[in-house]
Amino acid sequence: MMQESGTEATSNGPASQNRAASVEDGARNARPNSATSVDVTAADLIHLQPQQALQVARQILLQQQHQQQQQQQQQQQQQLQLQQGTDLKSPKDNENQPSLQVPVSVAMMTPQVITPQQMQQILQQQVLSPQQLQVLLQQQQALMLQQQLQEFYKKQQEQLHLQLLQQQHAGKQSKEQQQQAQQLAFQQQLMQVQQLQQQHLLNLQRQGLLTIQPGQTALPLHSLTQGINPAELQQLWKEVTNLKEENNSNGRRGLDLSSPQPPKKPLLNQHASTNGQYMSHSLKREGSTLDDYHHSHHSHPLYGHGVCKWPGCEAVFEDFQSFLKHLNNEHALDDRSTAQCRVQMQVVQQLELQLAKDKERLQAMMTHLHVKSTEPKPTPQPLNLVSSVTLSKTAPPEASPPLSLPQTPTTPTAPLTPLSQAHSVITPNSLHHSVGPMRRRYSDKYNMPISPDIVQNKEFYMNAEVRPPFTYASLIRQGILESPEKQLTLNEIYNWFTRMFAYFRRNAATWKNAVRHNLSLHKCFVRVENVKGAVWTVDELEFQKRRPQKITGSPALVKNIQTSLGYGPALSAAFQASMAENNIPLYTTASIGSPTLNSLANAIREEMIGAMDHGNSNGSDSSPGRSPLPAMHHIKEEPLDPEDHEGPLSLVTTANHSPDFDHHRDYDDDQGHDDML
DNA sequence: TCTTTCATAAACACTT
DNA sequence: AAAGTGTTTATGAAAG
Repeated sequence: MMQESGTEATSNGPASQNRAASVEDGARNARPNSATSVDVTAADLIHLQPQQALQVARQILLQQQHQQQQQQQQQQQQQLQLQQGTDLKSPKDNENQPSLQVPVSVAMMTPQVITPQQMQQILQQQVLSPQQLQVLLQQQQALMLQQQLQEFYKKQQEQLHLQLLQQQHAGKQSKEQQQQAQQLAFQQQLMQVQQLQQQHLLNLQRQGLLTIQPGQTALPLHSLTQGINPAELQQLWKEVTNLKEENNSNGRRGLDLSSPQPPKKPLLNQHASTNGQYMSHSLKREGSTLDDYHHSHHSHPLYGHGVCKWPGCEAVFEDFQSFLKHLNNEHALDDRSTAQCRVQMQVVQQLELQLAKDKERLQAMMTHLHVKSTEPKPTPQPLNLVSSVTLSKTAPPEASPPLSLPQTPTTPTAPLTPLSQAHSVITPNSLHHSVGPMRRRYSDKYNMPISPDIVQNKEFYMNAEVRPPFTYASLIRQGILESPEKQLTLNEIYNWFTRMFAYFRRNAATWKNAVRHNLSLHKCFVRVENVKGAVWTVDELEFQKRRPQKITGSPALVKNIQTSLGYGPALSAAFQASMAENNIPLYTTASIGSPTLNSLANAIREEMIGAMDHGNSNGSDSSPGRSPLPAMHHIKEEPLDPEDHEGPLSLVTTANHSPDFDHHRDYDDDQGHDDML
């Protein structure tokens, strides 16, 4: 029935463009994050001299570092380096970030530790060279350590006072006893501090998972970080530093080591401890030094089975001590280590972001459903793999077989979720085979422009030749709604299709015909004469009319989902699994994003949706057919005009987009995609 | 089984 | 005249 051969020829033009455009979400991701920033604009940053910032920070630190002579030495050296070298990194990243603050200024004002934000900014802008960063980090750490210690002491004193008072009250203890008590308390506190430091160290070390060869720090980093924004980095920093700040501010008695959050807290001391150089003498005295700690605990993250786990190291050690020595000698604070840490931070950040996005999406979906839908039906069914984990409770999806994603050979990671996004309710039916024609319609009653995070799915479809599970009508609508003016010319619609879906980069004649057919056939698409020709708009009323399916579902279902599901465990589990799976892919395919993750997330969504569908069977109109997909939600993002901008760009990017690209290229390509996946 | 919805193909008209 | 744009008809599949 379908002769594709002919079509391909005709279709060429558009396809190519798309592919170029296809990728890239990285850029977008960056934008959003910028939120953290504060007042200063990128321009301001640019004006500032990186060195200034460093110096300021350094000075502050120095003032407080009297006690740490060893550190000073290092710092001095570093300082020299900094001063001499003008940094390498230009603030190019600023472009993406709307507003930034200048850390320097802040730092100057407050003679204290640089705030997390400031640090973040610095990181973000990459104004500083790795060396500079190192210095900064060191300084900060030292500072924080000091602060912590001071706080400790204060606390301790306070406690002692209290004790004394109490004792006096009792009137039985002698001064000596009191002193002893004090000493004890002090010691305890010290130990706590040490432990904290250890934790910090551990965390830090843990972060250095990626291996980077000394000489190539810059490149690798770059590659790794492609998909990561500075903003993300900032966040990471923030998180790390925040903890610490909390400790400081709270001054809670002793930074309790007990708290199970080791990773986040103190970054600072980690270095110190690891390197051993920073350790304050006082601490050491105690006897319980890091080493001891390690010995007793054996839990050094960088040491396992007698092997140094530092990225790329793998040195073997008979005992922990030698390992520590090695750690301090070989993995001391230097450019490489710093770079590795940075990379790891970015990686972590990226993962966290991903998780956050999906959580957000889920939240939005649930919220949306909750509001709109009303009867969800809880049908408990087995979900797919993911589901089992995640949704288990609630959602009863439709169950498809074990989720597996798509079994499609071609697309390993099939997104199951295409629909997810749509805030509009999704109506997915089953999605099991993504590829096939499944038609699911979403009931979008509301035409909201899609949800935000569809991005992920978007990426998936942009790169995988998987047919989106939405109908042409839905897709067209989506494309139109995504445009700034909510109207597109036919050609723009074509471009949108090719840009957003790898699948439509082939057989152009076929799907273009379908698009035209749909535009003409459905009343919801209104043709408007325009200056440059005619544009197509969407008549939402009509659109909704056609598919009345709303989720009639049971609110209950939704509710259940919300509550029980709450994505907590489920998501995390899924993510973990996915992460484990993709390790590599994740990093390697920056542009693509992590399919697995997406797929997982998608799967989850799907399930939810599926469940709903089932539950609401009534609502949706699912119809038969095979459709390309129902809603397009996912696409949304910023794409707007295919032609004009493509926001994203991919590496390949197309920048081009002349209106005509159709002519030139086509997409034939299968190949391109194959590669990706 | 009938109906609906959608995909696909294709003919045809009109415009650029 | 060719290509693009729109419209319309036909056919088949899937699903309710």
